[in-house]
Amino acid sequence: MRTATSDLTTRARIRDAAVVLFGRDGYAATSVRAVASLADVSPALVVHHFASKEGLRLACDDYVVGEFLGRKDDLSHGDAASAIRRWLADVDTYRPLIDYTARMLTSSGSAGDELFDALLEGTSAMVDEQVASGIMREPSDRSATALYLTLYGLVPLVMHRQLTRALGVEQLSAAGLRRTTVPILELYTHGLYADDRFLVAAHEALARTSGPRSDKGENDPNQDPDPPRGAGS
Amino acid sequence: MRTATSDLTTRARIRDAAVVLFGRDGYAATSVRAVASLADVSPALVVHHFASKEGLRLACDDYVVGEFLGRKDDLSHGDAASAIRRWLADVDTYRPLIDYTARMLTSSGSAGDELFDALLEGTSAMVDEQVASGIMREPSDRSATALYLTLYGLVPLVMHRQLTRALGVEQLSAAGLRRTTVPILELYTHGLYADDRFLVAAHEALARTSGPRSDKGENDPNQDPDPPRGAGS
DNA sequence: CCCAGCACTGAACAAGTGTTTAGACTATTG
DNA sequence: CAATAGTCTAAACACTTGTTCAGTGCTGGG
Repeated sequence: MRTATSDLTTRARIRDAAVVLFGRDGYAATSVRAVASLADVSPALVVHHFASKEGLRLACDDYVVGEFLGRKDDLSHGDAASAIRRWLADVDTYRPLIDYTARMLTSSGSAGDELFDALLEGTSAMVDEQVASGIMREPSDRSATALYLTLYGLVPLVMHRQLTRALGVEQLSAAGLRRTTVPILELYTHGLYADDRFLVAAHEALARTSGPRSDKGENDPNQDPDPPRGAGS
Repeated sequence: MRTATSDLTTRARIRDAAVVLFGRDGYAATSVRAVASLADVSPALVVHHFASKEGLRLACDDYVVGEFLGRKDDLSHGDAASAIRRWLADVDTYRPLIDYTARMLTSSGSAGDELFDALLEGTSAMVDEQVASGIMREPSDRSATALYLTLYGLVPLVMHRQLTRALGVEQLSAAGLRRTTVPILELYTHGLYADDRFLVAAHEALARTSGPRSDKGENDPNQDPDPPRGAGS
């Protein structure tokens, strides 16, 4: 079952196998025996190297976060951009890392939290920078804006399945990028709406009261299955 | 361990317990025994009612999708909006459904796919409608735009943990909504960027070649840990 | 009354779980 | 060479898993 990566330390091979299976099937659904067999190794050796299944998970977390944030020595997290570029450059190779990261970000656990915080910090810095240089308009709430930019940026990782299903092709393929780049940039450049009405209505509704008294539908830009606009209640 | 919902069918009580645990801990990490004990019932009764653990999962899927899309009889999926509003109205009550739905959407499985397709269809209809009525500008690619709107709309469900962690409060609380509504509407109203440069660059890059030859950074609006802009390779 | 049908349970099953133990093999070091 | 250390395995451990089975109690219909 071993892949082309047999020139690695046994320990690394086990870790890589675990990343693949944890990422693909989830932690709970993956047995130590399955990891061992994928790494061409006995189950006992897995625990010999990682003490326990949980230890293996921690090692995987550290490894994946390290890969994502650019291997520590590069102290600035700014390099995460290059990691993502590397990853998206050939999805097939990095899919295990992508899947694993997506799982980290959506499930509870300190590793996912740390990763997200690092990404958020990076996005915040970028917002500050782009606002300062005049590329970006000054948002009314920089940190909230940075937060949503980070979240939206992670959508292709976290909702990868639905995205490629709806697109019909891998979003990260040439065809997928050609299809998605412009629409997203349009949103980020001009917005969606033709006028200010929703924004004005929201401002008014929020000014009128400090409570959650705003579900008259005025600041709800659509009657649609999207929770995001957050106008309910 | 039973909650206030003891006036339900035993079968329904078991299903509800399963939704709670599957949603909170995941399917694989939840044992039939745990479900049984939360429902105050013997493990054997669970399989008596649902044939198997997998059968229980299917029943939960059907139930949650039904709740989300508004209980079938209401054939139009348009009612999903009201379901979400109901859910977000008091998070504490509906958190199990929220968590379960988030898991459905991010993991593989036909139920999540069907749900997503229904939501996407609803969003598409809304886009058409709003464009027709002049509320929304005509996007260059309606279906891609609808797709991303749907995905972004689901972020509060799927990335609930990181969102509320970064916000410091429940996003769905009064304080959370006050914090997030305006920034999001700003994005959807004016966009983020002060000018067209990125959009123009992307158009040029895509026109210049049909291949993925565009990672010069020109159409990459930021140097930041966000994969979405999809400029890599 | 009786009995068929139903909801329900305790106990057990085989299979799979994470983990331990004892030991084999190899290489390095004195 | 002998000893030590490290990598690795087969076998077993105690336990949990999903599921089955035999049987109990109850309820409604003849």
